[in-house]
Amino acid sequence: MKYAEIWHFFRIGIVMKLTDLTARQIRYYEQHELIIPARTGGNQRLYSFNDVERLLEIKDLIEKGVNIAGIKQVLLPVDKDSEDATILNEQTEVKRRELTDSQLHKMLKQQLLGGGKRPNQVSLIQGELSRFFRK
DNA sequence: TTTCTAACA
DNA sequence: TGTTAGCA
Repeated sequence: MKYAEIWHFFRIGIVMKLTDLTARQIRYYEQHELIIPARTGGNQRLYSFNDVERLLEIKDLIEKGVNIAGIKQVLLPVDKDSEDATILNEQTEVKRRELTDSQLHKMLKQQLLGGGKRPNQVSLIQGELSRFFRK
């Protein structure tokens, strides 16, 4: 992430609803370095939108019968030094915005409706995200 | 209340 | 992968 940007993060509970994956699966993929979520000081995982999108790609590949080794060859390796993999400290805290269920819901609703000001990363997610509004 | 790690009737 | 125990 850059300078004064505000970054949104999700706890594993929200990511489970977003992806329809179990916590076990989400952590398992992390063990195999398919994703590397950030961590809070309390060791809790914090997932970015990018992580969620990657999980949806992983899920899609798993459903197609691809194993972990295969997925590693398809998806671009993650940099362990990227911001997402950085353990957030007190200083980066100001830029972190952990979303609650309702906040996320409102935010996604805006994106799915008005087209939004940032038509970037939600491409793959959009179809899958409709699920979030049924639950 | 939720998430985390480790381990398996 | 599911599920549970015992912590933080």
